[in-house]
Order: sequence, then structure tokens, then C-alpha cells
Amino acid sequence: MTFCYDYARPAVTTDIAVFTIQDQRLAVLLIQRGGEPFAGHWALPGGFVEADETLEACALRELAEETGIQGVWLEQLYTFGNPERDPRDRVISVAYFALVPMASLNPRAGSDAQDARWFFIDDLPELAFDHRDILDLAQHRLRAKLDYSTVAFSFMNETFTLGELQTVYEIVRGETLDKRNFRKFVKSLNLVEDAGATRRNGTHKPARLYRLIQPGHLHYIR
Amino acid sequence: MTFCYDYARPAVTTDIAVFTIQDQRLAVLLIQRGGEPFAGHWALPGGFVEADETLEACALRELAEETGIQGVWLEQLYTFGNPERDPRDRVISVAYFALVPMASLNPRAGSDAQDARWFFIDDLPELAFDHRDILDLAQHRLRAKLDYSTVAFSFMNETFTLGELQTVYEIVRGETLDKRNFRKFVKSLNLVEDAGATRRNGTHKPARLYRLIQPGHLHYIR
DNA sequence: TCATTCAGGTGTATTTTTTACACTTTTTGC
DNA sequence: GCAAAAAGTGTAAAAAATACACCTGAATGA
Repeated sequence: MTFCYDYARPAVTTDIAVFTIQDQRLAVLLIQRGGEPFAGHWALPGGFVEADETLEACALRELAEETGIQGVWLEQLYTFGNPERDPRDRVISVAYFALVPMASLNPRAGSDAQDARWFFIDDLPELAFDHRDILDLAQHRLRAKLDYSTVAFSFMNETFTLGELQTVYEIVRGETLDKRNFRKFVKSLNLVEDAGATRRNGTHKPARLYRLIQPGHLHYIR
Repeated sequence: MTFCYDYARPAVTTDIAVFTIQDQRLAVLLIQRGGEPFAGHWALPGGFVEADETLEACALRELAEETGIQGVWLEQLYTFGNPERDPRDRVISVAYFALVPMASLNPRAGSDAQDARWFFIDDLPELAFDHRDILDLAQHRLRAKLDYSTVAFSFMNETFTLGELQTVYEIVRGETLDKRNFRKFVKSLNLVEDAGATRRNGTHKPARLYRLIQPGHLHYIR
């Protein structure tokens, strides 16, 4: 079956940059492409928008199909429409980004991709298409959003220590923070509560565990 | 001539929300639609992306064709892709927004539109498609950007008084500001210089004129 | 068992930034 | 020449951000 139109139409895809924290470093989920173009190259998960789905539904579906990751929070990042960005055809891509808790999800390769795995953001392979540009913009946006929202909490597991949360801020911002000032900041948000338990992490004092009062809510601060 | 593909493809358009300040109010440029759907309704200028142009080039071209406005600074706002947003066909729209100097541009209707004119943002007619949603988001973004960038300067003519600039901030933010604090803020940016002239505006002391040191540059502050 | 190690946990003083606030100046119109 | 109206100017108080040092509790191994 073919679909015919009076004017040329671009293909429309979504691509998704999923971030997490692994081994104290920022990591992103990539798939290895099975088919042309860029066969064998690593790329962001994503694919073509179907006739009756929203853009966000497309991103969620492709993410699930290609990596097994489900039910994440997505934010639209930017739409990339350079006519040369796909060598074969005119393809416009609506890019999304997502944050998932530290190491909570084990990606598995889906039907459309040979492989799916996490890469450290500062140690990336060569990427297909303009996906490097998309990732750079996503990382930039993530950093900016840290300052005026509670995105960073999306990296946390259900319960977490303030030390872990501080580490996330330090990794994304690329600088160390003062412990006392950071804890003052977190407590002033009034968004976390004592989970009533502690966690032993090594040969030292156990840390108090906290949880979000409204899990899944993104708040704007400042 | 027809164009045929193996899978259904959405049509892709750009829509542009152009803001200005008129009579101490925020205004937006709309066109009156000539053809179906929504014939006779007012809508944002915009149109279909052609095979070999970037999204931004499409927005600039449509803006020029439909309203005669040229060479404005554009920022990508959001991509609207709800399958139901156009009653006839699947249309994905990449929305842009722009700010032009106060009353500097007299829109003229282009070939594709019956009419083009400015509307006050708080006195809009019923709009075609989901253009009201696009405008709401654009206004929200404009307000947010005022806090961390120098977008507001895009509303100014080549030379302007600090009173005019303050009025722009007050209109977009919807609140009055302290004159001395505002002037301190503007001078601390180090982005404007004395234009060496004054302007008489009414039956009172003439105001000193300023100009941007780097016209056309958008700065991020804070 | 006791000394060492290591991240967890806590408060205050200083600096910087933001806010609040009132009067004089210069022009026009009557 | 006087009334009207926006232009222009500085300082003090409040709030926010920053800098900074020591004790705690558990594990380890001498």
C-alpha cells in the first residue's frame, strides 16, 4: 500500500535522550542501529510517528520497543529539521529528553535495534545523524533546568539520601557544592520527607533516607 | 504531480507568533484565513514546510509572504502534534515566536491571507486550529524569558528611553516596577549606551535616549 | 576493645543582592 | 510665572547566598 500527496512531505520521527547516573557519572541510553543508514552506528532511540498517535506517545512507544524502558517522564526538547540531517530522505525529528533513576532500568535490545546500552556522556561513540547535536542540547537543557526546577529528583530512587541527591547536582553541574548549604536548600523546598529509615553504605555512619512527598511531580523553583 | 510513500506521512507546517507593543499593550500579529478549514477565522501566520528549506527558513518565508514582515529574530517555541489539531489531515506544526519593535512594522496582507493585523493579546478573536494554545504558550515563554535574558530589548527601536523599556517590562510582567531599581538593573547589564540625544514626549522633561551596544544580540543574564 | 577511618550530620557570621522609598529637574501649556 | 507631568537620582533595610569547622556513628583491623 502506498500513500500519495499533492506535495512532497517530510517523514517525521521522534528521538529520545534518556539520562541516568551511573558510577557517579552522567550516562545516556543509546541503541545500535541494525539497518541503513548508519548501520552499526550508535544512535538515540526513536522512530517514525504513526498516523494516529501524538508525538509524545510515539516517543514512549519507540522507547519501549527499542529499549524496554516504560513509563518515564518526557519533556519535548527541540525539533530538528535541517534538510540534510538524513542522507536518504527529508526527515524532521522532534527530540525529547527523559531522566530515569540511577541504574534502575536495565535496557534490553528491542526488535528494531541490535543492542541497547548506557554510555557515559563524556565518553560517547560516534553517533548517527545529528544525534550528537541533540545530545549536546539535551545536556545543556538539563543543566539549565537544574537551576529552576526539581528535575534532579527524577534521577532518584523511591528513597534516597541527601548525599546521593547532592552527588547528582554535582555531577550535572560539574562542580562541588557545600554540604550544609545544599541540605539547607533541599529542606527549604519542603518537597522531601524523612522515610524513617537509614542506609549503610560503607564503613561509616549510616545515612538517613528521604522520599518525595509528591512523587512524579516536577516543581518550578525560584 | 503527486508524491507517494510506503507509509502515511503527516504534513508539517510552521506557525509564528509575532509580538509587539502597541498603545501600552502587548499585541500579536494575526492573519485572516482565506480558505478552508476555518475560512474567515483569524490565525497565526504560517504554512507548509517545503522540501529543501529549514524549519526556520520556512517560518521566515511564510511570515514575509503573509504579512510582509522580514528579517525578524525567531525562536523555536514548541512542536504541536496532536492528531486532531487539523480536522482534515494530520498536520504537525513547529511553532516559533518573534518580537518586533513597537509599531515599527505595518503588516500588509499577503497572497495567502485575506488580511493581516495586530490584535491585543487580551482581546483576541476566536482563533483557527489550536492557535490559541500556541499563543498561550508563547506568552508564557516570553514572560519567563524576560527573567533570564534580554528579549525585552527586541521590542525596542534603535534608540529608546529607559522609561519606554521599563514600560515593556511592566506590560509583559503585568506589574509596575520601581523606577530607580529598574534603572539600576538596566545599567548593571552594561548593554546600553547613551545615544547622546534626548526626546521630547509631552509636556514634561525630555528623556535621554539610549541604544544597544551590540544590536541584535540576545544575552542571558543571572 | 580501642583507635582509626569515613561519610553523615549540624549552625552561625559575613557578604552580596534585592527591595523599599522621596524629592529635585526640566520642559510645555495656560 | 505657575501648574502639570515624566525624567532623573542615592541610601538604608531586609533578604538571600555564601563561607566555614567540628562532632557523630558505624565498621575495620591492630
